[in-house]
Amino acid sequence: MAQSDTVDRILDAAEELFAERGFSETSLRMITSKANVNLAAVNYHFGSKKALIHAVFARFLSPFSVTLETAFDELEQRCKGNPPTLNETLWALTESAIRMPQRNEKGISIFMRLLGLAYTQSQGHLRKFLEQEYGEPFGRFMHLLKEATPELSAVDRYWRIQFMLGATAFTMSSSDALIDILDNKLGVQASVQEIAARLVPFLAEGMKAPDKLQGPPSLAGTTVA
Amino acid sequence: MAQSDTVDRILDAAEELFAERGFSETSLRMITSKANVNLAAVNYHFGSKKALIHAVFARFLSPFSVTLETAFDELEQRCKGNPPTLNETLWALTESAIRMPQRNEKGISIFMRLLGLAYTQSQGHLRKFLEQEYGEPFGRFMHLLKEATPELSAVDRYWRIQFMLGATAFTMSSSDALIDILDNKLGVQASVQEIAARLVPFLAEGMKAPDKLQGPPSLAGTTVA
DNA sequence: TTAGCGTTCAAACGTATGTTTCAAACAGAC
DNA sequence: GTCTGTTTGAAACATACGTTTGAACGCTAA
Repeated sequence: MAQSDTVDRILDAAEELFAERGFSETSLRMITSKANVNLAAVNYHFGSKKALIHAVFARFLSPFSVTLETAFDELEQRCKGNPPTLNETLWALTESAIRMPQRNEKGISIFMRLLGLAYTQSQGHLRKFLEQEYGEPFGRFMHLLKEATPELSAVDRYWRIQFMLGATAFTMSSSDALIDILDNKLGVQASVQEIAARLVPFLAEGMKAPDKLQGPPSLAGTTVA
Repeated sequence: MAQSDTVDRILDAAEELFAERGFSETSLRMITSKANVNLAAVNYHFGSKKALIHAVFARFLSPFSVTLETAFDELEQRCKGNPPTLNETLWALTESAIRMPQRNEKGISIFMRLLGLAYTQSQGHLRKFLEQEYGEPFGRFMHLLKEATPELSAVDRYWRIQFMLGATAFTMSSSDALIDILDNKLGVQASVQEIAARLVPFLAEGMKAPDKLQGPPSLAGTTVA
């Protein structure tokens, strides 16, 4: 009881602080005082700050990757033979993320924000850790995307996947702030689930855009090589 | 000669280091030793590290906002009366960014990467600074977008603009790395200009996606409220 | 009871940070 | 050539960081 309580309190506090301030901007002292825990506890239980960051990610990424693999299994099984469509693939991922058992109501947005930070904050050790631990489900998602968009050239698909990742990581990582702004400006309440529901069609349409480069419309709408 | 040389060397070094490492992760000592300048010079010329960050942004954002206003002026003038189309609006922004006079060949990607960092790293002072100094051209862009997509509800437009910003900021901020990866994987050379040419149609199509929320395809492709 | 073990605690460690100091070097005007 | 305001230089400042230490604590088994 004593142990796991301290460990979890540290993880909870770290997760929240990392999500709202970033890694370098969050000190161990902030974490331990928020968790009502002694400073030395972090190094005792985790070894170092880097290892704590890894533990924070592992705590939600490990169950998520299991959920995701299952979702992909079901998806491939459901449409025996033919590869899943783009919409189905995107939704498999989205649902896995949304339906994850959450520790609290902010769970999903913290989850997303941390993923976004992992991309943008260039913490080399984190990138290595994530690739090593969770490279497989990611590679599988990429493969599904490839089969779902056979009409795209490899180069086009490559860039459009980056665009999708960007739109998702960026929006989700600021989801809380964006939801607040929307409420202030238009008086509309939104949820992470709703953002996802709006994001998927946006991505799918962008993905299926005509496969050619466009020049600026000032050149009479011609297409350029 | 002496003054402006030191100031510019500091700005050059800071710009590059900020872009590749982030703000908190870049110390004044890294900057001054890269710039071959005394440590005290930063506080002497700029006053503080925060002010240096602002100066780095101002140096490329000020000319850019002028270029952008001009581009919007020309655009509105060209199509008297009718509001510019979505493609035209996006291209006006894109061309302004691409055609900016660059200090060196890495200029455009540093520019983009810094903009991305400004969004993701939650440096409160930076956000305030940018809103205060450059809120006007941004607001004008938003207004053009609104007129170019009258069929969208305000809520839909809001979210899709975030998606566009995300795809752009995210991709462009890692453009160098992504170009390298593409070269390694597929042996294809790319440029920032080409990324932009691929990004615009992706964004435009996503923006024009059917204006309704979609449920997961597991629910037989029905649409949900 | 006592010995052992995992855990917590206050305090200190060494290092790196942003910032300040003040003397020396420099420039241009008279 | 000398003076004046500006810019650089080496050093130190105070503070915050991640990490380590060693003593105290609470529990379980002998």
